[in-house]
Amino acid sequence: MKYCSISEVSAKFNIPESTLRYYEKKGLLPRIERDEAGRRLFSEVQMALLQTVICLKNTRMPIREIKQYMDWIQEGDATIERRLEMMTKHKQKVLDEISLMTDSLQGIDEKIKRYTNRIREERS
Amino acid sequence: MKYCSISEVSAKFNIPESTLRYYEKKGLLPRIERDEAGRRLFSEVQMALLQTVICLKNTRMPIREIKQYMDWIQEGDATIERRLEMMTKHKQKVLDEISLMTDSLQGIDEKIKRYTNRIREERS
DNA sequence: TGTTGACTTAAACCATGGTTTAAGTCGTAT
DNA sequence: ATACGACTTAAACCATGGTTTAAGTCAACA
Repeated sequence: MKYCSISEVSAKFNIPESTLRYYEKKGLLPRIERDEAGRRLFSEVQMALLQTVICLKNTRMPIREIKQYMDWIQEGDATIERRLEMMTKHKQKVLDEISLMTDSLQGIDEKIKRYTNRIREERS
Repeated sequence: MKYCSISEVSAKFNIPESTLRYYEKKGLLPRIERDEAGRRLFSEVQMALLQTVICLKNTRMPIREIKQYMDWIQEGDATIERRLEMMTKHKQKVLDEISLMTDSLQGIDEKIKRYTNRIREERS
């Protein structure tokens, strides 16, 4: 089993060390193992969990909610239904968010076209 | 020309009055006209500008940048190229953001499938 | 005339999500 | 031996984007 130091994890996932420590403190990552000197050792499992945290953050799930989800993972199979419900609802929120952004992009595209035309006309 | 009070605009755009005042103070809306009693009167033009602010906010443009854009609109035609450049760059950021969310949705979908299967098996 | 209700302001307050700082502990290369 | 670099902690600090509060003004209705 390979372990990574915080600097390696930071480089690998492109996340500041301070943020990794902050995530652990906030409970987004289960208690990370330590070496004899107290330094964090990230196992493969913990890096997989970090990948999940990143996925949820990319879709803008708030930290409190991510913590709840990670807590449920630690609790084991008894929480699977709650996790399914959370992910299903979250997925819908993300789809709604993507729709809103996609719709709003049309307003931006209009401006781009308008400005492009105005500049073209001006040059003629 | 029809004017709207702040409460009407708040209802129409579903934005708290406090937020509308905050936007004006931050310079996202040009100085709103007032009646004799000092109350805000939103003209059609200002509501169109507000719609633009909302569009940019929906796509997560930061307030400072929206302010810059609105300032350029007030400055007139001399700023059209800068506005075009800003909108073009912003559009790309929004597309990148949508891609990231869309990709991350796959991780969420996997979890949903896994949990769904586990629950189905458990019931059998 | 006086009391609502809708508005005004400046300033204080709040939540979120980190980042930075200060002080200290190791392990190792010189 | 010591000095350096990588790490540790708790606590302070910061930016962003509002929201809330307190104190006051005004119009209209009873």
